[in-house]
Amino acid sequence: MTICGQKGKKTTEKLEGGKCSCPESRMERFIQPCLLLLLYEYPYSHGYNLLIDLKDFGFGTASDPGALYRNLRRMEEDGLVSSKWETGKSGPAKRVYELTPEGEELLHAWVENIKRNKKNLEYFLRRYKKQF
Amino acid sequence: MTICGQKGKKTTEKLEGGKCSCPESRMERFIQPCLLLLLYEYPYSHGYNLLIDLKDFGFGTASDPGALYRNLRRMEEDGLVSSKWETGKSGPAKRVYELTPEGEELLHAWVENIKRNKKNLEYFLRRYKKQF
DNA sequence: ACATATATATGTTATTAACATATAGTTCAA
DNA sequence: TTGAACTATATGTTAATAACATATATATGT
Repeated sequence: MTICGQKGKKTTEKLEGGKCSCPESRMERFIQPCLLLLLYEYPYSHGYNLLIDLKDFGFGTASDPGALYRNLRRMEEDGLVSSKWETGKSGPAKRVYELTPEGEELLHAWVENIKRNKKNLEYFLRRYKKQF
Repeated sequence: MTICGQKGKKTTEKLEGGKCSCPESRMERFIQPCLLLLLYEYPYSHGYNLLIDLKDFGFGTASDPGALYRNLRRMEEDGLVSSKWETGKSGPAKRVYELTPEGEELLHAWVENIKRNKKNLEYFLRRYKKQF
């Protein structure tokens, strides 16, 4: 999709404070396997915690709550997770999420795709190193 | 974007011939650094050859000529490559492409991003391995 | 003569991250 | 006491582009 903080600009114009000009792209829909894995590791996590944990996977200090909650909803619609409101606690209402068997299955399938992608990136870097 | 051959379907419905159900996603806009590297390695390549060479990077047997030519046009608009029609040859008219200094510069910038992505995928796989 | 390969290209659609904005309950600092 | 910050959840809108579809033209092979 668009590049972080660079919407509507040419690739070569996308500079800010002398920072790296390359697109801040990541593997498409990488948020989904990350959420699946996080929910495997920590069942009954709630959204805000998942938002924080996503930083471990490179989602950056400005993880987007819109993307997170929309993905969680879609994953629930697809039967990959289930959720319920946590009761009896003080503070803002919390919704906790749990992986389903289908979600666990998809996690394993994602891993195969991630392995392929890793290989492709490694191959790219090998060819690049041959030149520079 | 959408998943290869699975437009308009839920993730969990996206099965075909018992194949892997996971999304065939790749790093966003990965075609660009691949084209930049290919043009560094082989200056004056033409589109159709680049289409074939992209398979090395995981773009699959059905690399999309639409995506290729559109990306080449945008890269030329952005000053990353330049092109001219090859003359004096028989057969369909060929357009050959050449990297510009700006394009080479962006190639190096892309490499940093690709390294970060590789690290994130590796981190994900390490955490996954801890569980399974 | 027709199919396939070699070449280039545009139109359209689906998807979703980025960006924007909103509400609400608590805690903490001034 | 008040306001900011943190903790929580969520929807609306836009930009970008890969996927999908389709097209034209020149050669070669059967």
